[in-house]
Amino acid sequence: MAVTLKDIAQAVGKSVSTVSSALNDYEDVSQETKELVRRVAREMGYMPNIAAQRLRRKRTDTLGWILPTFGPRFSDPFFSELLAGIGNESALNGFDLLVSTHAPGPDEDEAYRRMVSGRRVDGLLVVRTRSNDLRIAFLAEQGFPFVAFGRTQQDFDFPYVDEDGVSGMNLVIQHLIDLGHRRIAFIAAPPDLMFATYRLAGFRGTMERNGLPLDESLIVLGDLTQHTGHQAAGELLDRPDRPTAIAACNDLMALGAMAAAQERGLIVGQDVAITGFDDIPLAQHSHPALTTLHQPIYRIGRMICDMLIKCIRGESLPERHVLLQPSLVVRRSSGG
Amino acid sequence: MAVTLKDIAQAVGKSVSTVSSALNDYEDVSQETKELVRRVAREMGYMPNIAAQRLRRKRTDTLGWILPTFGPRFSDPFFSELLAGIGNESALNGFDLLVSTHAPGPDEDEAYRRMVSGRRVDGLLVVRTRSNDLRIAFLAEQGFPFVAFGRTQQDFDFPYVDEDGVSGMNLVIQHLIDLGHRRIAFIAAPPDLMFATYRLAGFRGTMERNGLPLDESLIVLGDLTQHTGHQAAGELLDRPDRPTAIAACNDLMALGAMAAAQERGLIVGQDVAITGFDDIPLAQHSHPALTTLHQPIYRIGRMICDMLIKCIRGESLPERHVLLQPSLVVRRSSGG
DNA sequence: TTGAAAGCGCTAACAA
DNA sequence: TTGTTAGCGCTTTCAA
Repeated sequence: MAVTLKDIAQAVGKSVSTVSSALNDYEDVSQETKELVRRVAREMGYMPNIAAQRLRRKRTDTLGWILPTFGPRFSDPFFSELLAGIGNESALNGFDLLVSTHAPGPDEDEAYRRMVSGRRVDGLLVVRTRSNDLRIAFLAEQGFPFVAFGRTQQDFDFPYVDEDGVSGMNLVIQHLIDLGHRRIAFIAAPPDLMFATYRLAGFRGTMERNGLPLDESLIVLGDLTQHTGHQAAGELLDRPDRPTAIAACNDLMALGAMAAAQERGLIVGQDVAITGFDDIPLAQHSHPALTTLHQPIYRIGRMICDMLIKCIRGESLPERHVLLQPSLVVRRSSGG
Repeated sequence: MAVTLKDIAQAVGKSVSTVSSALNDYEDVSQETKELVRRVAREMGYMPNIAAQRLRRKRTDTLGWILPTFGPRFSDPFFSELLAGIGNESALNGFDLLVSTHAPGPDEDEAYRRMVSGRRVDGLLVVRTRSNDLRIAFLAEQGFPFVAFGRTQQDFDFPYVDEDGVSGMNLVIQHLIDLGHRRIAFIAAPPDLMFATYRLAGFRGTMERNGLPLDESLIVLGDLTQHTGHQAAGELLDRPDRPTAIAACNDLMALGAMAAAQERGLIVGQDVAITGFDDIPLAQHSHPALTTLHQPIYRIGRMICDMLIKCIRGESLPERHVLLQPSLVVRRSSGG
């Protein structure tokens, strides 16, 4: 059916290995032969059988990414933007991208094992790191190439890119304090997620540094969706001693919180300040536009992908640990 | 390094072919041997080398999906939900999912050619169909298995799932008319996209059936992002003879349109009605909540994936063409 | 019920 | 500069 090296060899009257060498642009083939082979290959519509290449070369030229999905209505603009970055960068380097979806949980490592032991991919991308991350422990133990978006609290070394959630949250909380807010609520995220921990720490630290009392009941837990942001803000705003500002751990929850405030007749940015984190495209086009911390999501996707490819190729990384500083984007929702 | 069939064969004192047959649960191996082989395989941590399997079996057990991404800030909640459906369904059937990103355009078919000719995948998923869709023409011509989300205007047959955009848009426009609206604007999407054409046709048809004049200047083109929804609605609302209702071709643009109205001090659902299409999770948590047409996005992902796997396996499809009826979800943004 | 042998399409060491 | 040979790990006749 499909054209193979053998067919080309026959057509040009050379051996299979010569054809292979010519196509791989090896030194020890005459320029003439190379050109002839390449021309004929193109004419015949040759495409290498990648299964055969993989078997022989013992590499797949494929990257793996296991997306942590939470239930069927998983719909996070953050991830689609990250995917765009990862997809483009891997394509640029001739790598395929194998994506698999899996809810976080105990049988999650099954998915990782499958990727690693089946030699389906040459390396893995890990996102949403957790303080004690079994996926990372597994990969490190196996000596399998991977790059993480996020740090952990395990005490071994691995390559990662992360944003500085502490200083990011510091910027936005300080911004609120400078605007005169004293009672600031925080919509937190599951504490096993590292970035949630950092952002919460940033909140606590900034409050403390400014000598502001920390009312623990003003820290409410969400799950990163607009739904829980909506709920959490509703509860906060229905209290008699309601906060004057609400900082959410991410944009999606902040957007939900804005809706909750508006349903109660409050003017966001005036009666109550609301802030997010991530700067997804929607943040700019909500009403009022959302004050948040900008993360170069697309660029992060490209970075972790690029680092992983370098690891796989055995090249050394210029920076094994990258910590990005999020920048504060002040819009109307904070009243600033 | 890794455990192979040969290692197991050695360990149990049988031949490689017997071990292979045992592991594949063939008839002609004794029960004893099967159990022995399986136990030892598990103990040794055997995982088949899929490159070798693929080379031999001449199939990849992999599905491909080329995501149409538009620029770096590609961030569409619709796609992440679709991905969740596709990912889960393919995993359930033992298929891997190869994802690649590519902007729509002339060199897009390169990406399709790569997937097909390199035999990287057994079948492809095509989304965002266009009226004259070269990707579909190519795949059909190659006789390569694929399932589309959306129809085309080409006159050959292929399996697809689609939503009935005409009747969907009909529902929501009729809803607006029933509320008393006469000057209804429409934020359209690029007309080469089939779904955009259907939705626009639904708008035109409903207006006409109700004997309402169609002011062509009230039809503005967007690109499906909240950004252009924002812009388009801004222009519409700044006109002296501004519309009393704006129907957007999708939710993201509707969300942008709502922000534009609110920036102008208008109360959405009262001073101006705004509607969307898709019912992404954000639609429910915007303020006011968005009147829109519900599509079972996750389920659509599972359906097209399931259909594709059936095609690959040579099973016949119970329904080769599925047309889903979107349901109207009336929320506050339409004032209904 | 089992095993020997062939070969999927490719690469790479080595010989010519 | 080119060709011969071997073999990656697996499946699948076919013969024993």
